[in-house]
Amino acid sequence: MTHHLLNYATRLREHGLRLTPQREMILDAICEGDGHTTFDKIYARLHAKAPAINQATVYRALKLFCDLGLVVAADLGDHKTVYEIASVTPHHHLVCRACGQVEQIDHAALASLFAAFEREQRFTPDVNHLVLFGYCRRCCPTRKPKGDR
Amino acid sequence: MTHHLLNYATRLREHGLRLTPQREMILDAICEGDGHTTFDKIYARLHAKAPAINQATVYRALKLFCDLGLVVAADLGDHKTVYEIASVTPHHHLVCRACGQVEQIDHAALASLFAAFEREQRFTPDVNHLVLFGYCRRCCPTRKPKGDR
DNA sequence: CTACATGCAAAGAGTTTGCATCCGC
DNA sequence: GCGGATGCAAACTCTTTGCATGTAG
Repeated sequence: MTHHLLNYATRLREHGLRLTPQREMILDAICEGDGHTTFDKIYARLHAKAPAINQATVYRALKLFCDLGLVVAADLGDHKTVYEIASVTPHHHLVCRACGQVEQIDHAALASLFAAFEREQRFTPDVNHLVLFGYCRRCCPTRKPKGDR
Repeated sequence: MTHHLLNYATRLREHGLRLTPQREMILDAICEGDGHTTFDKIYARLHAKAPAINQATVYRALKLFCDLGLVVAADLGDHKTVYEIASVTPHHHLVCRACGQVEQIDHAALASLFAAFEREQRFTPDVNHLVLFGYCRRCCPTRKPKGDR
């Protein structure tokens, strides 16, 4: 989940844009932790290193990176948007409504479902970043793990 | 997609709450149209009938109804939350990222996938209101289903 | 040196809250 | 009549924007 500055500098310059120290730090901050990061975490990390950095700069950079496809944003609902470096391995997120924890799942787990949607609903789901809400193994409230279903 | 006022009055009173004219009208407004409604539409409908009604009242009522399980809220991303009367027939939404149109799909279409998630990921997805983003048949950008309408 | 980027502050949207008044039960 | 509900306005959060200054290329 590492970014390569040289690539990013190139990608930016292709569009007449620049790789500034702030943008470098923003990319770093997105990479820290488990790979998907909220605005607040990003800003907090940045602010710890460079107190002068401004929220507007971070918002502008994130939007820019998303537009260029360098970063992927996923809306986890309830005003929680997570950002991560665009990866070559598509995956999706399972968000627990109880504890808020986010698990990642590989796209392969959904591939057959997606194929069925395209056949039957004529709808092409996002391959890049799907979000499923529900309850994780620890929080599952209604269902007893027993012999259910 | 009709609500039954008597039932709602009962459900509210069970919790020491009241069915006011405003709440009745809010339930009516949720039902109008295709069944899933945004805050703005709800408020506009109410305001047309009863100009004195206040946004805060609507927000409070919607939150209350959701907490009681009378209404279901689905976050369609980008600050668009839709509300609908909690139904006995669970279904989900396909949201087109291009044209914004929302299609409903029956829960049965996802049942086997959900079962697989529970088996393999030990994760229980929301049965009530899932949102899948993607591209509908008219907007599908990457794929050319050549015989397509 | 020029155009893009930043910091700052103010403006905007969307939503929540405190409080006096009102009204369902 | 009591306790919950409403309307109003202010507060609050999150995000965007205008503008002068700074700086990457």
